[in-house]
Amino acid sequence: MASERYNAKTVENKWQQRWNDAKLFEAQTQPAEGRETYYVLEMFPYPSGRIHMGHVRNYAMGDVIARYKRAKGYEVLHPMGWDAFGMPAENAAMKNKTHPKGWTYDNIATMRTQLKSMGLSLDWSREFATCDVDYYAKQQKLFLDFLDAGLAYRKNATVNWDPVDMTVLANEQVIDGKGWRSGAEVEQRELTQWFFKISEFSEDLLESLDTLKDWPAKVKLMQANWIGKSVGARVRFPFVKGEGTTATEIEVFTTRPDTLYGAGFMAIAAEHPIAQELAKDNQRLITFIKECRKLGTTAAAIDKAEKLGFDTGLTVAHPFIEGRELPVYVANFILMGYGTGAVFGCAAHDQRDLDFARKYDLDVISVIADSKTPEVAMPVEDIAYVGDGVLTSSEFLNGLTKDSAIATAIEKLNGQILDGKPQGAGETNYKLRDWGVSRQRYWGCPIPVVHCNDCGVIPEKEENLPIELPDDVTFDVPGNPLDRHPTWRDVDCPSCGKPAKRETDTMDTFVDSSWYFARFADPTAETPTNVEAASRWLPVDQYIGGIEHAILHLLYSRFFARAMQATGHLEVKEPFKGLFTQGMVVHETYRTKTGTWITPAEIDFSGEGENRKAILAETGEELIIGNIEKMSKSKYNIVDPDDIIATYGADTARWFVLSDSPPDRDVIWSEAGVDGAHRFVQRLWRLVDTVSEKKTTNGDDAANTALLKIAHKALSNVDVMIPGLRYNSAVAQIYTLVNAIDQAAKSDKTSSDTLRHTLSITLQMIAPMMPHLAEECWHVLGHVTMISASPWPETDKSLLEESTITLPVQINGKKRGDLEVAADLDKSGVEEEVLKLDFVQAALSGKTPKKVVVVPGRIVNVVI
RNA sequence: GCGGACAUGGUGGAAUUGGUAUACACAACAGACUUAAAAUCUGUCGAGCCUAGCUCAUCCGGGUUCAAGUCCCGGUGUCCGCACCA
Repeated sequence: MASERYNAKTVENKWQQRWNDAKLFEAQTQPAEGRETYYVLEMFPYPSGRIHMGHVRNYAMGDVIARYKRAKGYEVLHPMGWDAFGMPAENAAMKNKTHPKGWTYDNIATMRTQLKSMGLSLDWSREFATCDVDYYAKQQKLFLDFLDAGLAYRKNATVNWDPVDMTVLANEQVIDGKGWRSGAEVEQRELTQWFFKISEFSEDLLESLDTLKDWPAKVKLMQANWIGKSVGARVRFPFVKGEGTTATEIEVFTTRPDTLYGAGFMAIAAEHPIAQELAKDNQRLITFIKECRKLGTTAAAIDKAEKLGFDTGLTVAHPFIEGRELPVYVANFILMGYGTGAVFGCAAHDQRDLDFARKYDLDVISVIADSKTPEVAMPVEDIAYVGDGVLTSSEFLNGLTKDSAIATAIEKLNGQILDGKPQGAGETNYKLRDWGVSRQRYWGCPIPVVHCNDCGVIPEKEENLPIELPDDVTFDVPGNPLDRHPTWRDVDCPSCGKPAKRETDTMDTFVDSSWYFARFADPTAETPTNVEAASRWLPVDQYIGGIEHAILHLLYSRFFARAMQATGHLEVKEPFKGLFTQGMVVHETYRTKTGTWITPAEIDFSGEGENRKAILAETGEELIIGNIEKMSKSKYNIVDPDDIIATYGADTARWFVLSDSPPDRDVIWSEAGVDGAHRFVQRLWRLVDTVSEKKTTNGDDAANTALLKIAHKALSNVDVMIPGLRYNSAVAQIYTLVNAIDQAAKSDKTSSDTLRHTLSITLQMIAPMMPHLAEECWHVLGHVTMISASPWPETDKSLLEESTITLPVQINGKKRGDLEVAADLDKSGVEEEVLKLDFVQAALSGKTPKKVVVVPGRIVNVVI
């Protein structure tokens, strides 16, 4: 006899122990011949201190796939590790006088215990942290190989300097001109930095997106926009009036060389070298350039801002029109960072150019005509014409469509020689810029090179790896402690042996997370990867994580796979075959009228809809129910997974986050929802108890078959929904089945064997989501094996087939009744039967129907 | 401003991809059990009406179709991304 209530705590501990003892979830390094492998990975966590509900959801989702695929007979790799380098450890070190290393490993210990309490089917034997010397030693080897292959290089660059964190930020880490972590105003500084040549793969990174069939379209679009390919031409415009500059010409990049005859002016960025040169002795221009800098950098902000220009008084010559001069402006809407930082303005066919031209009274020359009236240019007043058509008023381009005009214009420019070089050429540009990886931080992977006064930058010898971080550092002053650590910093040159200095920059933490998935294939390999093992497991079949990594992490990992392929460390170039971006865990927020945030635990609720009220239990004060937001400490809307697991058990927490919303949408955490999930746990437990106590009965065939049909229908549906990560729908199927078994168990019509059998199938479907409960119930039903080691049940297809089916019958598209017919009855047979129905006869009242639409197995529609 | 996604009961959502709209769950309400509560069980639960049934209803307005939550056109709202990308 099972105990009255299900005790999650004891049961969960027991089965976690048994799974661990049986090494059930350790992937075999050498999978059995012919056995298919499946690699499921959730984005590994940063060890910030404690796990939160977002982690619970993320890892529960991955665990369902892992357990399901294991039951399906796959050799499954489901590892866990720690993205352990990064600034929070140093911030904590400065604040609490702890050491980043101690802080990080303490957090890992805490979070490991928390994750283990969730009962995840992880292969803990492969665990590592990116701050483990062994891991970053291998990363240093990769760096040296990239350096050797020309994929890592140094260049002077203006960098985004975060004055609070005292570090350089990637362009991607600057948000609205502020550091993404510190929020401090970012400054521009000139430094020599290490870069990875991600631009080497721009085209491939873009093109290969098409091969990623199991990625969300949204993520692929975001990456494509980020890479930002544009095809066009580079065109040189020689100065006619060029006083005050040493330059002889302005080079522009354009995607529309076809509209060159519509050119009305030139515009250059405020940071353009020519603008800078002219500003040297022009106070008004200096002021204008300062004004440009003040403008926000976001698209939306600049769009609201007025387009401003500064007439330099200089002019350039039009490449095709003899004697035509174009005035040169410095303009606030031109970006130095893209193309050449200069454009030719074609006001008639670009809205921004038109706005600018109207403001400064510049020429607006329309050169595109409707193909039906090729002589008449489209009139342009306040709206630029950007549609299709044929060129007009453009001499040799007249009558050509856009694409052929572009090609013809480029050909002509190519043939016009200016100072010994063609005046223009076709060019493809990408927005994607190389990845700056240098960070002036301590808690990161040291870059393994040495600076020698005589030899320059010398890669560290491989036999000297790892370059270990020194432990004896302090954080009492801002800046990089490695810079003021003489015994670590001062070394002999690996080349000439003379005194030299170690590189004190460390690598961006995105480097650490760009190849960990490959290391998991064999985390003890002497080389960065065991290529054979990596080839067996990679690409990751299902990768799961937040949408916030849609660009940076995923693009960097895709670059790394290519770079590692080029240096012989990997055989695949796409690291993640399937990608799933899960939603967040959100919660309502509550505030008093004075604005104090209140935790949900202190609140009584009443009413519903618009009348719903939140009352502060202690004082009776009515609270303001705020927005539903991502759980955060500052909003007091956090629910700690430890508390939930202590109160309800891990299974209840897992079941709730999996069942309440589609996995890619946000799930709203609610007490009532968790209670509901927990009630189901108890209900299932009682049902298993009831069924296990049943005396042997035979029931009757019809009832037995009816329940079996429901069970196998549910099974066949769940079998589609789990691999599709449609967990909320799978849960609904399970509820329907449990309801049916519950009803059947209340009478003696269904045999005890059928009840046990269908309940066993139910448990197997539940096992990926609530593994402990399923395991315990499985045991109570008398099974001797572990459910976690049992194969997935086969759907009995014969039970899905029906001899008779019920077809809904519509009259003029509205359902008016049902028709029961043999499943294999043909269309004309169905039509004949339908017309015999009373309500159809009544509706027809003697007339013949205009049409009878029969969709076999689906529906009948009688049109009168 | 540009690009993208979404909109279904009091709530989360389902709908076999054009074929019975609202599955499943939460909340609510009523009843049973109980001295009482909790737990559990049984029912009701889109709106309206002339209630064996009918009408309306998937953000709003049109359209295609025998049939539209689903497709097309035009709006509205919410959310996400953005680097004025020449």
